[in-house]
Amino acid sequence: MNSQDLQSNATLKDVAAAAGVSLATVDRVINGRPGVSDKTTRKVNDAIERLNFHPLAAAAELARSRPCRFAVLLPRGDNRFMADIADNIRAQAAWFRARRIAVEIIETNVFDADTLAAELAALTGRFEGAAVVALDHPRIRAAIDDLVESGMAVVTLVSDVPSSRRAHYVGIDNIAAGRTAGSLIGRFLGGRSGRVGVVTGSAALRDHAERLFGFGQVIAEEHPGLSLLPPVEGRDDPQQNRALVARLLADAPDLVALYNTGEGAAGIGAALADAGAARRILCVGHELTPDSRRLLLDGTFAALVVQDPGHEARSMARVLRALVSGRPILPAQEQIRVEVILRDNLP
Amino acid sequence: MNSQDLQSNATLKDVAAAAGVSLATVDRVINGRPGVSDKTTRKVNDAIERLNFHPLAAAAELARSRPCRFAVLLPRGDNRFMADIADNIRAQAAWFRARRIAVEIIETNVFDADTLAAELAALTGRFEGAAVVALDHPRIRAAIDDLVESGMAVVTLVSDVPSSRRAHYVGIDNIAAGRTAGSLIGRFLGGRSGRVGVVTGSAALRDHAERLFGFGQVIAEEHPGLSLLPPVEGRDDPQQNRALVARLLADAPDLVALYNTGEGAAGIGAALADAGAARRILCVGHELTPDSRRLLLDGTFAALVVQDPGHEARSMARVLRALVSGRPILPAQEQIRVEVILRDNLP
DNA sequence: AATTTTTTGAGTTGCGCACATCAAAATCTT
DNA sequence: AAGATTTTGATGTGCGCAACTCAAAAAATT
Repeated sequence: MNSQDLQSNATLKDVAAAAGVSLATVDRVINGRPGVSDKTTRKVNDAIERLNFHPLAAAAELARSRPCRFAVLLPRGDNRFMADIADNIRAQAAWFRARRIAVEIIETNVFDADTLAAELAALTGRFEGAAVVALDHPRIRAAIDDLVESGMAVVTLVSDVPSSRRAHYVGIDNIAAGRTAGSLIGRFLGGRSGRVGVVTGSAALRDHAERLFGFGQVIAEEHPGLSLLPPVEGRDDPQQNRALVARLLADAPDLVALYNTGEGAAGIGAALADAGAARRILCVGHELTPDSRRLLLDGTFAALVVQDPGHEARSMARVLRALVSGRPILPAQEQIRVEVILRDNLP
Repeated sequence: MNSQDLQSNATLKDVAAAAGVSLATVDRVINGRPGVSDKTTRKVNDAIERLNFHPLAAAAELARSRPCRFAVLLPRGDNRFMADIADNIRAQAAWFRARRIAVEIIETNVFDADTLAAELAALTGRFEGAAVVALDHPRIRAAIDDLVESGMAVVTLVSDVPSSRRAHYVGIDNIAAGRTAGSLIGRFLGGRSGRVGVVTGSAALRDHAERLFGFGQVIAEEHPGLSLLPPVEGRDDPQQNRALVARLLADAPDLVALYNTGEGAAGIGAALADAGAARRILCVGHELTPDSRRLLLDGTFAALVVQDPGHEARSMARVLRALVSGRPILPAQEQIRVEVILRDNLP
């Protein structure tokens, strides 16, 4: 029937009184400060349990009030998804300000390891936490480890560097995302056979590479009638994608589907329209942008596999804050899901 | 390059000094208390703007500290999805306690309008807010309106009562969910034609009815080769579903797909297995439960259209709290998404 | 028994705001 | 000009905890 009416609302003072000790001693026990005998510690913990004491979040926060300066390193350029993340961060400005969190968005050339490593090194001392969209590269790994060593809370964003000592990864499982795209294409084709073209941003990006891997897995395992053409790299640029897809269409007459691991959907849509092949070639891509939304609505793309940039922006802030103030993270809340968007469940 | 380094950290006192007025006056302006001339109000607002002042959330919360007793009315019974919501609420117990939020979960017979209306009426005075999984029925609407009238913050959960004066609906767009299921079935069938069976919990539930509506829309509009059999009602009970599906399979030899608008997937799986028709008949259902997860993994179900009960539990709490303390709601964060789960992106 | 070390008490201060109250000043009425 | 009214100031209290200091008491050591 009920759930937790035992709403005690006991305060530290009550605990001190119940344990027969002073406030200072309770404080020592709770915050793990030294100089309390085992016996007294037990007495205090008993009282805490008995009174069902839990520190009031607002009061603790007010009293502690550590500085929270966070840096967010995003790729420079006209990547729409990254711009969405930045926008979502800015949209939370009020939330940040009310908690005295200062977020600085730093745009940089993420693709160049030296530049990124230097940018990371420059954060030391200026920030308590950092979120990085990072290349998976030994130099970057080292730079991240240095930051962690210096006491900074570091999380990776969107694309992970699993071998580093980053405290957390805010993003989706990209292998699962690739697999999902593969299953959608395979099942939407309903057993038809033919060739599948793959357009990717860059094989050097871990997230793209992982998607490709997952995609290939599913096609090979579950849809033997389909064969993958070698991936073409368009650097997420619509112009390049357009040219690449035009060539694909010309070279492979039995092309039945296209998978785009990254951005630049507009280029693909344009090439298909040019060839009069839109809606005949099944297309699946990633991320919701104005372009991909349009192409989903007009039927050029059958589905999009996406991650929620708003959720990622919020999750990043929550995780960094928890790390800085030494509080627990709720894993369920911070898991970013691989979402499938059809025309019908477009948010 | 940057974003908001203008981290002012100005306090109320600073604003008072800058505006050349007293703390009391600033307080009157900020909290909309009466008795301040237009001229002074302007001076204060100017100072606030100039100093980029924003009240510190923790301090405001600590000082305000209103009681927050919330009731959550869930259907009694062995509905797994509702149990998930309850579990997610309990899992947040620590979060609630730290904010002095007392949540009482009340299980009741949601299907009986009189019982539910009485239960709702009984909340008056005992709670500051309530979340209700409600039947869309005139008596319920009236009961909700009475609660709102009495000053309680009321939100609907999972199934909406749009005509009522509830402040917010925490749940998905069920028409979109039904459409999504329809599109998945239509596209996965890849142009094949035949009959589609529909198993529903109860036509009296608004969420089920809306899903059915959306589903029918898409099939009729976009997949003319498919025709819907009349929906059968199994009350979300696996046993009943098993019997109903067994009969469907016997009666309609050209059955190509099954859509389950509610729970009881296990019964459908069992009937299909009995008939040796699993994986031959395309199945799509809703909500992720241990049963549906198993059936998704073994291929009996091709996809699930779900809503995240954890997100809903958290959203409910955030929304009610914001309503009670008169703070703004972030719509983007509170929108519950219609998610598609395949075997590959199972969380 | 004298000394050192460990443990505990008592208290203060500050965090930034909400919400009072009462009196003083300014403005408006008649 | 006297009174009524509106506007502002001054001041305080409380919210619950963190993080200190300094001294006193208890326990362990020599």
